[in-house]
Amino acid sequence: MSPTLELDHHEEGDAALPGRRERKKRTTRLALKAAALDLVAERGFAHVTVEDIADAVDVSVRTFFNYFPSKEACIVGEDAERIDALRDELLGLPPDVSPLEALRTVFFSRLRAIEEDIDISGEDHEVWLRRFAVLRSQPEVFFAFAKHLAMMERSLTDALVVRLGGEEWRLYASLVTTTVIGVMRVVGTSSATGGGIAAMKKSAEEAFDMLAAGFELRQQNRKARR
Amino acid sequence: MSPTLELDHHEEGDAALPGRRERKKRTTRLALKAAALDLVAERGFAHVTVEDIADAVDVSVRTFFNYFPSKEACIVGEDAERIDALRDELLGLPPDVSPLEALRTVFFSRLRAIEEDIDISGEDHEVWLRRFAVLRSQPEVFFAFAKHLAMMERSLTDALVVRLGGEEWRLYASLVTTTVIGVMRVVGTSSATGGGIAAMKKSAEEAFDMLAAGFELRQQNRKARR
DNA sequence: GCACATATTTGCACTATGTGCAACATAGCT
DNA sequence: AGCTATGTTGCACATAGTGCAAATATGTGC
Repeated sequence: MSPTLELDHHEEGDAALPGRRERKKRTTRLALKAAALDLVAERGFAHVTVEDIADAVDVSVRTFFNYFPSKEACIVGEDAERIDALRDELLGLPPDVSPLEALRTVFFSRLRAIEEDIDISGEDHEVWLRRFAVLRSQPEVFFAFAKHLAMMERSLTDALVVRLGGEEWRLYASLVTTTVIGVMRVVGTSSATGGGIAAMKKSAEEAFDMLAAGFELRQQNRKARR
Repeated sequence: MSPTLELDHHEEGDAALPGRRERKKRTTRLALKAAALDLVAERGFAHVTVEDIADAVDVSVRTFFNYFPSKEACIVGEDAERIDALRDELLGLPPDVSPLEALRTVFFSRLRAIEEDIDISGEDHEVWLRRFAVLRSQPEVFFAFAKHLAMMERSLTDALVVRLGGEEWRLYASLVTTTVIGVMRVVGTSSATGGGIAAMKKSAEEAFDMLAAGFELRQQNRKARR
Protein backbone atom coordinates (compact mmCIF):
# COMPACT_ATOMS: atom_id res chain seq x y z
CA MET A 1 0.00 0.00 0.00
CA SER A 2 2.22 2.85 1.25
CA PRO A 3 5.31 3.21 -0.95
CA THR A 4 7.94 3.80 1.77
CA LEU A 5 10.91 3.83 -0.59
CA GLU A 6 13.87 1.70 0.32
CA LEU A 7 16.31 3.32 2.69
CA ASP A 8 19.50 1.62 1.80
CA HIS A 9 19.34 -2.12 1.67
CA HIS A 10 16.35 -4.35 2.10
CA GLU A 11 14.77 -2.36 4.94
CA GLU A 12 11.52 -0.65 4.18
CA GLY A 13 9.13 0.41 6.82
CA ASP A 14 8.13 1.18 10.28
CA ALA A 15 10.79 -0.12 12.60
CA ALA A 16 8.15 -0.24 15.34
CA LEU A 17 6.82 -3.49 13.93
CA PRO A 18 9.06 -6.54 14.14
CA GLY A 19 9.29 -7.15 10.40
CA ARG A 20 7.47 -7.84 7.22
CA ARG A 21 6.52 -11.33 8.23
CA GLU A 22 4.80 -10.18 11.38
CA ARG A 23 3.09 -7.37 9.59
CA LYS A 24 1.70 -9.71 6.98
CA LYS A 25 0.37 -12.07 9.58
CA ARG A 26 -1.32 -9.24 11.37
CA THR A 27 -2.88 -8.02 8.17
CA THR A 28 -4.17 -11.45 7.26
CA ARG A 29 -5.60 -11.93 10.71
CA LEU A 30 -7.42 -8.64 10.64
CA ALA A 31 -8.65 -9.27 7.12
CA LEU A 32 -10.04 -12.65 8.15
CA LYS A 33 -11.87 -11.18 11.11
CA ALA A 34 -13.31 -8.36 9.04
CA ALA A 35 -14.32 -10.61 6.17
CA ALA A 36 -15.94 -13.11 8.49
CA LEU A 37 -17.91 -10.36 10.17
CA ASP A 38 -19.10 -8.94 6.88
CA LEU A 39 -20.20 -12.28 5.56
CA VAL A 40 -21.98 -13.24 8.75
CA ALA A 41 -23.70 -9.87 8.99
CA GLU A 42 -24.90 -10.31 5.46
CA ARG A 43 -25.93 -13.97 5.31
CA GLY A 44 -26.14 -15.17 8.91
CA PHE A 45 -23.74 -17.36 10.82
CA ALA A 46 -25.08 -20.68 9.56
CA HIS A 47 -24.82 -19.67 5.93
CA VAL A 48 -21.17 -18.74 5.96
CA THR A 49 -18.59 -21.49 5.70
CA VAL A 50 -14.96 -21.29 6.59
CA GLU A 51 -14.25 -21.72 2.92
CA ASP A 52 -16.23 -18.57 2.17
CA ILE A 53 -14.18 -16.59 4.65
CA ALA A 54 -10.87 -17.98 3.44
CA ASP A 55 -11.80 -17.29 -0.17
CA ALA A 56 -12.73 -13.71 0.65
CA VAL A 57 -9.20 -13.09 1.91
CA ASP A 58 -7.65 -15.38 -0.68
CA VAL A 59 -5.97 -17.84 1.61
CA SER A 60 -6.52 -21.58 1.87
CA VAL A 61 -8.93 -23.09 4.32
CA ARG A 62 -6.01 -24.75 6.00
CA THR A 63 -4.42 -21.38 6.55
CA PHE A 64 -7.59 -20.09 8.10
CA PHE A 65 -7.23 -22.78 10.73
CA ASN A 66 -3.65 -21.74 11.35
CA TYR A 67 -5.01 -18.38 12.44
CA PHE A 68 -8.12 -19.40 14.32
CA PRO A 69 -9.04 -22.61 16.11
CA SER A 70 -12.63 -22.40 14.93
CA LYS A 71 -15.03 -20.43 12.83
CA GLU A 72 -16.60 -19.01 15.96
CA ALA A 73 -13.29 -17.78 17.30
CA CYS A 74 -12.73 -15.77 14.15
CA ILE A 75 -16.13 -14.12 14.18
CA VAL A 76 -16.04 -13.39 17.87
CA GLY A 77 -12.59 -11.89 17.42
CA GLU A 78 -10.85 -14.16 19.87
CA ASP A 79 -7.37 -12.97 20.52
CA ALA A 80 -4.98 -14.41 23.06
CA GLU A 81 -2.89 -11.24 22.95
CA ARG A 82 -5.84 -9.10 23.84
CA ILE A 83 -6.80 -11.20 26.81
CA ASP A 84 -3.20 -11.19 27.98
CA ALA A 85 -3.05 -7.44 27.64
CA LEU A 86 -6.14 -7.08 29.81
CA ARG A 87 -4.66 -9.37 32.40
CA ASP A 88 -1.33 -7.57 32.44
CA GLU A 89 -3.00 -4.23 32.82
CA LEU A 90 -4.94 -5.62 35.75
CA LEU A 91 -1.77 -6.90 37.37
CA GLY A 92 -0.10 -3.55 36.83
CA LEU A 93 -2.58 -1.53 38.89
CA PRO A 94 -1.66 -0.49 42.45
CA PRO A 95 -2.43 -3.28 44.87
CA ASP A 96 -4.79 -1.23 47.03
CA VAL A 97 -7.30 -0.76 44.23
CA SER A 98 -10.31 -2.95 44.95
CA PRO A 99 -11.17 -5.79 42.55
CA LEU A 100 -14.33 -4.13 41.34
CA GLU A 101 -12.55 -0.86 40.82
CA ALA A 102 -9.61 -2.56 39.13
CA LEU A 103 -11.79 -4.40 36.62
CA ARG A 104 -13.73 -1.26 36.01
CA THR A 105 -10.56 0.67 35.30
CA VAL A 106 -9.19 -1.95 32.99
CA PHE A 107 -12.36 -2.26 30.96
CA PHE A 108 -12.72 1.45 30.53
CA SER A 109 -9.12 1.76 29.54
CA ARG A 110 -9.70 -0.93 26.93
CA LEU A 111 -12.79 0.85 25.65
CA ARG A 112 -10.75 3.99 25.23
CA ALA A 113 -8.01 2.12 23.41
CA ILE A 114 -10.51 0.70 20.99
CA GLU A 115 -12.20 4.02 20.52
CA GLU A 116 -8.89 5.59 19.56
CA ASP A 117 -7.78 2.63 17.45
CA ILE A 118 -4.74 1.97 19.58
CA ASP A 119 -5.89 -1.45 20.76
CA ILE A 120 -3.22 -4.10 20.72
CA SER A 121 -5.09 -6.21 18.20
CA GLY A 122 -4.87 -3.39 15.67
CA GLU A 123 -8.55 -3.80 15.03
CA ASP A 124 -10.44 -0.81 13.75
CA HIS A 125 -13.09 0.43 16.19
CA GLU A 126 -15.60 0.42 13.38
CA VAL A 127 -15.12 -3.33 12.93
CA TRP A 128 -15.35 -3.80 16.66
CA LEU A 129 -18.70 -2.02 16.82
CA ARG A 130 -19.97 -3.94 13.86
CA ARG A 131 -19.25 -7.12 15.77
CA PHE A 132 -21.56 -6.04 18.55
CA ALA A 133 -24.28 -5.34 16.03
CA VAL A 134 -23.93 -8.91 14.77
CA LEU A 135 -23.87 -10.20 18.32
CA ARG A 136 -27.12 -8.45 19.01
CA SER A 137 -28.95 -9.73 15.98
CA GLN A 138 -27.71 -13.30 15.77
CA PRO A 139 -28.27 -15.60 18.73
CA GLU A 140 -25.80 -18.22 17.52
CA VAL A 141 -23.04 -15.64 17.50
CA PHE A 142 -24.14 -14.29 20.83
CA PHE A 143 -23.85 -17.72 22.43
CA ALA A 144 -20.44 -18.23 20.91
CA PHE A 145 -19.46 -14.92 22.43
CA ALA A 146 -20.64 -16.06 25.84
CA LYS A 147 -18.31 -19.01 25.51
CA HIS A 148 -15.46 -16.74 24.58
CA LEU A 149 -16.11 -14.50 27.56
CA ALA A 150 -16.03 -17.51 29.85
CA MET A 151 -12.44 -18.04 28.75
CA MET A 152 -11.58 -14.44 29.39
CA GLU A 153 -13.21 -14.72 32.79
CA ARG A 154 -10.84 -17.47 33.71
CA SER A 155 -7.79 -15.40 32.91
CA LEU A 156 -9.00 -12.31 34.74
CA THR A 157 -10.02 -14.30 37.77
CA ASP A 158 -6.53 -15.75 38.00
CA ALA A 159 -5.11 -12.26 37.86
CA LEU A 160 -7.44 -11.07 40.61
CA VAL A 161 -6.47 -13.99 42.79
CA VAL A 162 -2.85 -12.98 42.39
CA ARG A 163 -3.72 -9.38 43.26
CA LEU A 164 -5.65 -10.46 46.33
CA GLY A 165 -2.77 -12.61 47.38
CA GLY A 166 -4.05 -16.15 47.72
CA GLU A 167 -6.27 -18.99 46.66
CA GLU A 168 -8.63 -18.37 49.53
CA TRP A 169 -9.93 -15.41 47.54
CA ARG A 170 -10.78 -17.38 44.44
CA LEU A 171 -14.48 -17.63 45.10
CA TYR A 172 -14.76 -13.93 45.74
CA ALA A 173 -12.62 -13.11 42.72
CA SER A 174 -14.75 -15.36 40.52
CA LEU A 175 -17.90 -13.64 41.67
CA VAL A 176 -16.60 -10.18 40.95
CA THR A 177 -15.20 -11.15 37.57
CA THR A 178 -18.25 -13.00 36.38
CA THR A 179 -20.41 -10.10 37.43
CA VAL A 180 -18.32 -7.44 35.78
CA ILE A 181 -18.01 -9.38 32.57
CA GLY A 182 -21.73 -10.03 32.61
CA VAL A 183 -22.32 -6.33 32.95
CA MET A 184 -19.98 -5.50 30.11
CA ARG A 185 -21.63 -8.07 27.92
CA VAL A 186 -25.13 -6.84 28.62
CA VAL A 187 -24.13 -3.26 28.10
CA GLY A 188 -22.25 -4.10 24.94
CA THR A 189 -25.13 -5.98 23.43
CA SER A 190 -27.91 -3.73 24.64
CA SER A 191 -29.82 -1.77 22.06
CA ALA A 192 -28.34 1.40 23.52
CA THR A 193 -25.13 0.48 21.74
CA GLY A 194 -26.57 2.13 18.69
CA GLY A 195 -24.91 5.25 20.03
CA GLY A 196 -21.42 3.84 19.61
CA ILE A 197 -18.67 3.58 22.17
CA ALA A 198 -19.68 6.79 23.93
CA ALA A 199 -23.14 5.37 24.69
CA MET A 200 -21.56 2.15 25.87
CA LYS A 201 -19.34 3.99 28.30
CA LYS A 202 -22.29 5.83 29.72
CA SER A 203 -24.36 2.68 30.13
CA ALA A 204 -21.45 0.89 31.69
CA GLU A 205 -20.91 3.70 34.18
CA GLU A 206 -24.48 3.40 35.35
CA ALA A 207 -24.29 -0.36 35.57
CA PHE A 208 -21.11 -0.22 37.64
CA ASP A 209 -22.62 2.27 40.02
CA MET A 210 -25.61 0.04 40.41
CA LEU A 211 -23.38 -2.91 41.13
CA ALA A 212 -21.38 -1.08 43.71
CA ALA A 213 -24.53 0.15 45.39
CA GLY A 214 -26.26 -3.21 45.33
CA PHE A 215 -29.19 -4.33 43.28
CA GLU A 216 -31.94 -3.93 45.82
CA LEU A 217 -31.20 -0.27 46.08
CA ARG A 218 -31.99 0.14 42.44
CA GLN A 219 -35.00 -1.98 42.99
CA GLN A 220 -36.20 0.48 45.60
CA ASN A 221 -35.79 3.26 43.10
CA ARG A 222 -38.04 1.29 40.88
CA LYS A 223 -40.69 0.96 43.50
CA ALA A 224 -40.41 4.63 44.33
CA ARG A 225 -40.96 5.49 40.72
CA ARG A 226 -44.39 3.97 40.39
CA MET B 1 -44.93 -45.11 42.17
CA SER B 2 -48.66 -45.05 42.92
CA PRO B 3 -50.16 -48.33 41.68
CA THR B 4 -53.40 -47.12 40.08
CA LEU B 5 -54.56 -50.58 39.14
CA GLU B 6 -55.66 -51.30 35.61
CA LEU B 7 -58.94 -49.76 34.76
CA ASP B 8 -60.23 -52.31 32.38
CA HIS B 9 -58.03 -53.24 29.46
CA HIS B 10 -54.31 -53.10 28.71
CA GLU B 11 -53.35 -50.21 30.97
CA GLU B 12 -50.43 -50.97 33.21
CA GLY B 13 -48.68 -48.20 35.04
CA ASP B 14 -48.69 -44.84 36.53
CA ALA B 15 -51.45 -42.93 34.87
CA ALA B 16 -49.57 -39.75 35.78
CA LEU B 17 -47.22 -40.31 32.86
CA PRO B 18 -48.73 -39.94 29.41
CA GLY B 19 -47.95 -43.46 28.25
CA ARG B 20 -45.35 -46.05 27.54
CA ARG B 21 -43.99 -44.15 24.59
CA GLU B 22 -43.29 -41.07 26.65
CA ARG B 23 -41.79 -43.12 29.42
CA LYS B 24 -39.41 -44.80 27.02
CA LYS B 25 -38.30 -41.52 25.57
CA ARG B 26 -37.67 -40.16 29.02
CA THR B 27 -35.65 -43.21 29.95
CA THR B 28 -33.55 -43.03 26.81
CA ARG B 29 -32.92 -39.35 27.33
CA LEU B 30 -31.80 -39.83 30.90
CA ALA B 31 -29.68 -42.82 29.93
CA LEU B 32 -27.94 -40.80 27.23
CA LYS B 33 -27.18 -37.97 29.62
CA ALA B 34 -25.86 -40.32 32.27
CA ALA B 35 -23.78 -42.36 29.83
CA ALA B 36 -22.32 -39.25 28.25
CA LEU B 37 -21.37 -37.90 31.64
CA ASP B 38 -19.73 -41.14 32.71
CA LEU B 39 -17.72 -41.43 29.54
CA VAL B 40 -16.60 -37.81 29.61
CA ALA B 41 -15.67 -38.02 33.27
CA GLU B 42 -13.59 -41.07 32.50
CA ARG B 43 -11.89 -40.18 29.21
CA GLY B 44 -12.31 -36.44 28.80
CA PHE B 45 -14.61 -34.56 26.48
CA ALA B 46 -12.40 -34.74 23.41
CA HIS B 47 -11.97 -38.50 23.67
CA VAL B 48 -15.64 -39.36 23.68
CA THR B 49 -17.50 -39.46 20.37
CA VAL B 50 -21.23 -39.34 19.86
CA GLU B 51 -20.95 -42.89 18.61
CA ASP B 52 -19.48 -43.97 21.96
CA ILE B 53 -22.41 -42.44 23.81
CA ALA B 54 -25.01 -43.90 21.48
CA ASP B 55 -23.40 -47.33 21.71
CA ALA B 56 -23.42 -47.22 25.49
CA VAL B 57 -27.20 -46.80 25.47
CA ASP B 58 -27.63 -49.03 22.44
CA VAL B 59 -29.29 -46.61 20.12
CA SER B 60 -28.12 -45.38 16.74
CA VAL B 61 -26.09 -42.24 16.31
CA ARG B 62 -28.96 -40.83 14.32
CA THR B 63 -31.25 -41.36 17.28
CA PHE B 64 -28.82 -39.58 19.55
CA PHE B 65 -29.25 -36.52 17.38
CA ASN B 66 -33.02 -36.84 17.65
CA TYR B 67 -32.63 -36.32 21.37
CA PHE B 68 -29.90 -33.70 21.47
CA PRO B 69 -28.84 -31.09 18.93
CA SER B 70 -25.19 -31.62 19.77
CA LYS B 71 -22.77 -33.60 21.85
CA GLU B 72 -22.30 -30.62 24.14
CA ALA B 73 -26.01 -30.27 24.77
CA CYS B 74 -26.18 -33.83 25.99
CA ILE B 75 -23.30 -33.52 28.38
CA VAL B 76 -24.39 -30.20 29.72
CA GLY B 77 -27.87 -31.62 30.25
CA GLU B 78 -29.64 -29.10 28.12
CA ASP B 79 -33.35 -29.43 28.53
CA ALA B 80 -35.93 -27.11 27.07
CA GLU B 81 -38.52 -28.35 29.59
CA ARG B 82 -36.36 -27.43 32.49
CA ILE B 83 -35.75 -23.91 31.26
CA ASP B 84 -39.45 -23.50 30.63
CA ALA B 85 -40.23 -24.73 34.13
CA LEU B 86 -37.87 -22.14 35.60
CA ARG B 87 -39.46 -19.42 33.53
CA ASP B 88 -42.99 -20.45 34.47
CA GLU B 89 -42.13 -20.53 38.12
CA LEU B 90 -40.71 -17.04 37.79
CA LEU B 91 -43.87 -15.81 36.12
CA GLY B 92 -45.97 -17.42 38.82
CA LEU B 93 -44.47 -15.44 41.71
CA PRO B 94 -46.41 -12.48 43.16
CA PRO B 95 -45.70 -9.34 41.12
CA ASP B 96 -44.38 -7.34 44.04
CA VAL B 97 -41.40 -9.63 44.56
CA SER B 98 -38.26 -7.84 43.34
CA PRO B 99 -36.35 -9.32 40.37
CA LEU B 100 -33.35 -10.28 42.48
CA GLU B 101 -35.56 -11.87 45.10
CA ALA B 102 -37.64 -13.63 42.45
CA LEU B 103 -34.64 -15.18 40.75
CA ARG B 104 -33.23 -16.14 44.09
CA THR B 105 -36.44 -17.86 45.05
CA VAL B 106 -36.71 -19.72 41.80
CA PHE B 107 -33.15 -20.98 41.88
CA PHE B 108 -33.40 -22.19 45.43
CA SER B 109 -36.67 -23.89 44.70
CA ARG B 110 -34.99 -25.63 41.78
CA LEU B 111 -32.08 -26.67 43.97
CA ARG B 112 -34.51 -28.20 46.43
CA ALA B 113 -36.35 -30.02 43.66
CA ILE B 114 -33.11 -31.51 42.44
CA GLU B 115 -32.02 -32.43 45.93
CA GLU B 116 -35.25 -34.34 46.46
CA ASP B 117 -35.23 -35.88 42.99
CA ILE B 118 -38.49 -34.27 42.00
CA ASP B 119 -37.04 -32.13 39.25
CA ILE B 120 -39.07 -32.06 36.08
CA SER B 121 -36.27 -33.62 34.05
CA GLY B 122 -36.44 -36.74 36.22
CA GLU B 123 -32.69 -36.56 36.59
CA ASP B 124 -31.16 -38.11 39.66
CA HIS B 125 -29.45 -35.55 41.90
CA GLU B 126 -26.40 -37.75 41.97
CA VAL B 127 -26.02 -37.41 38.21
CA TRP B 128 -26.61 -33.71 38.51
CA LEU B 129 -23.79 -33.32 41.02
CA ARG B 130 -21.52 -35.47 38.94
CA ARG B 131 -22.05 -33.06 36.08
CA PHE B 132 -20.72 -30.21 38.16
CA ALA B 133 -17.68 -32.23 39.00
CA VAL B 134 -17.01 -32.69 35.30
CA LEU B 135 -17.68 -29.01 34.69
CA ARG B 136 -15.09 -28.14 37.26
CA SER B 137 -12.38 -30.38 35.91
CA GLN B 138 -12.82 -30.00 32.17
CA PRO B 139 -12.54 -26.54 30.66
CA GLU B 140 -14.11 -27.58 27.36
CA VAL B 141 -17.23 -28.70 29.15
CA PHE B 142 -17.24 -25.63 31.31
CA PHE B 143 -17.21 -23.35 28.28
CA ALA B 144 -20.02 -25.34 26.70
CA PHE B 145 -21.94 -24.85 29.90
CA ALA B 146 -21.43 -21.10 29.72
CA LYS B 147 -23.00 -21.18 26.30
CA HIS B 148 -25.93 -23.14 27.62
CA LEU B 149 -26.45 -20.69 30.45
CA ALA B 150 -26.49 -17.82 27.98
CA MET B 151 -29.55 -19.43 26.43
CA MET B 152 -31.21 -19.80 29.79
CA GLU B 153 -30.40 -16.19 30.52
CA ARG B 154 -32.35 -15.11 27.51
CA SER B 155 -35.44 -16.93 28.61
CA LEU B 156 -35.31 -15.68 32.18
CA THR B 157 -34.69 -12.12 31.09
CA ASP B 158 -37.79 -12.24 28.93
CA ALA B 159 -39.78 -13.46 31.89
CA LEU B 160 -38.44 -10.66 34.09
CA VAL B 161 -39.31 -8.09 31.49
CA VAL B 162 -42.87 -9.40 31.52
CA ARG B 163 -42.92 -9.23 35.31
CA LEU B 164 -41.61 -5.69 35.33
CA GLY B 165 -44.19 -4.73 32.78
CA GLY B 166 -42.38 -3.32 29.79
CA GLU B 167 -39.46 -3.28 27.39
CA GLU B 168 -38.02 -0.21 29.07
CA TRP B 169 -36.88 -2.55 31.83
CA ARG B 170 -34.96 -4.91 29.58
CA LEU B 171 -31.54 -3.52 30.34
CA TYR B 172 -32.12 -3.72 34.07
CA ALA B 173 -33.61 -7.19 33.77
CA SER B 174 -30.62 -8.36 31.72
CA LEU B 175 -28.23 -7.07 34.31
CA VAL B 176 -29.96 -8.80 37.18
CA THR B 177 -30.31 -12.06 35.29
CA THR B 178 -26.75 -12.19 34.03
CA THR B 179 -25.50 -11.46 37.50
CA VAL B 180 -27.62 -14.05 39.24
CA ILE B 181 -26.78 -16.72 36.71
CA GLY B 182 -23.13 -15.82 36.97
CA VAL B 183 -23.33 -16.24 40.71
CA MET B 184 -25.07 -19.59 40.45
CA ARG B 185 -22.49 -20.76 37.95
CA VAL B 186 -19.56 -19.71 40.08
CA VAL B 187 -21.05 -21.22 43.18
CA GLY B 188 -21.93 -24.43 41.37
CA THR B 189 -18.47 -24.87 39.96
CA SER B 190 -16.55 -23.72 42.99
CA SER B 191 -14.53 -26.27 44.82
CA ALA B 192 -16.86 -25.85 47.80
CA THR B 193 -19.32 -27.95 45.84
CA GLY B 194 -17.55 -30.98 47.18
CA GLY B 195 -20.05 -30.74 50.02
CA GLY B 196 -22.99 -31.47 47.74
CA ILE B 197 -26.17 -29.51 47.33
CA ALA B 198 -26.24 -28.38 50.94
CA ALA B 199 -22.86 -26.68 50.55
CA MET B 200 -24.03 -25.11 47.31
CA LYS B 201 -27.05 -23.63 48.99
CA LYS B 202 -24.94 -22.14 51.73
CA SER B 203 -22.45 -20.63 49.28
CA ALA B 204 -25.25 -19.29 47.17
CA GLU B 205 -26.88 -17.65 50.18
CA GLU B 206 -23.69 -15.79 50.96
CA ALA B 207 -23.21 -14.76 47.37
CA PHE B 208 -26.73 -13.41 47.13
CA ASP B 209 -26.32 -11.41 50.30
CA MET B 210 -23.13 -9.98 48.95
CA LEU B 211 -24.84 -9.02 45.73
CA ALA B 212 -27.72 -7.36 47.48
CA ALA B 213 -25.34 -5.44 49.71
CA GLY B 214 -23.04 -4.39 46.92
CA PHE B 215 -19.55 -5.55 46.18
CA GLU B 216 -17.59 -2.72 47.68
CA LEU B 217 -19.04 -3.44 51.06
CA ARG B 218 -17.54 -6.86 50.95
CA GLN B 219 -14.36 -5.32 49.74
CA GLN B 220 -14.25 -3.18 52.86
CA ASN B 221 -14.61 -6.28 54.95
CA ARG B 222 -11.58 -7.58 53.21
CA LYS B 223 -9.58 -4.51 54.04
CA ALA B 224 -10.75 -4.66 57.62
CA ARG B 225 -9.59 -8.22 57.87
CA ARG B 226 -5.95 -7.64 57.17
C1' DG C 1 23.03 -11.06 -5.20
C1' DC C 2 23.38 -15.88 -3.33
C1' DA C 3 22.77 -19.52 -0.23
C1' DC C 4 21.12 -21.25 3.97
C1' DA C 5 17.95 -21.58 8.04
C1' DT C 6 13.47 -20.77 9.61
C1' DA C 7 8.62 -19.72 9.48
C1' DT C 8 4.38 -19.81 6.81
C1' DT C 9 1.17 -21.59 3.41
C1' DT C 10 -0.91 -25.14 1.21
C1' DG C 11 -2.86 -29.72 -0.33
C1' DC C 12 -4.31 -34.10 1.04
C1' DA C 13 -6.14 -37.62 3.75
C1' DC C 14 -8.88 -38.52 7.53
C1' DT C 15 -12.11 -38.20 11.64
C1' DA C 16 -16.15 -36.23 13.76
C1' DT C 17 -20.38 -33.37 14.00
C1' DG C 18 -24.78 -32.57 12.39
C1' DT C 19 -28.97 -32.69 8.94
C1' DG C 20 -32.42 -34.25 5.41
C1' DC C 21 -34.83 -37.99 3.75
C1' DA C 22 -37.11 -42.26 3.19
C1' DA C 23 -37.80 -46.98 4.92
C1' DC C 24 -38.96 -49.48 8.82
C1' DA C 25 -40.74 -50.59 13.51
C1' DT C 26 -43.41 -49.77 17.45
C1' DA C 27 -47.09 -47.69 20.44
C1' DG C 28 -51.80 -46.39 20.86
C1' DC C 29 -56.43 -46.72 19.57
C1' DT C 30 -60.81 -48.80 17.77
C1' DA D 1 -56.35 -57.48 13.94
C1' DG D 2 -55.78 -53.38 11.53
C1' DC D 3 -55.07 -48.32 11.03
C1' DT D 4 -52.49 -44.17 12.24
C1' DA D 5 -49.10 -41.46 14.50
C1' DT D 6 -44.73 -41.30 16.22
C1' DG D 7 -40.13 -42.87 17.01
C1' DT D 8 -35.85 -45.31 15.10
C1' DT D 9 -32.53 -46.30 11.84
C1' DG D 10 -29.44 -46.24 7.70
C1' DC D 11 -27.56 -43.64 4.12
C1' DA D 12 -25.88 -39.75 1.67
C1' DC D 13 -24.02 -35.45 2.23
C1' DA D 14 -22.07 -30.88 3.90
C1' DT D 15 -19.01 -28.73 7.07
C1' DA D 16 -15.58 -28.36 10.89
C1' DG D 17 -11.20 -29.35 12.36
C1' DT D 18 -6.32 -31.84 12.64
C1' DG D 19 -1.84 -34.10 11.35
C1' DC D 20 1.63 -34.39 8.11
C1' DA D 21 4.77 -33.41 4.53
C1' DA D 22 5.81 -30.72 0.37
C1' DA D 23 6.19 -26.15 -1.44
C1' DT D 24 6.91 -21.30 -0.74
C1' DA D 25 8.26 -16.98 1.37
C1' DT D 26 11.05 -14.47 4.65
C1' DG D 27 15.14 -13.21 7.32
C1' DT D 28 20.13 -13.32 7.61
C1' DG D 29 25.02 -13.75 6.85
C1' DC D 30 28.31 -13.31 3.43
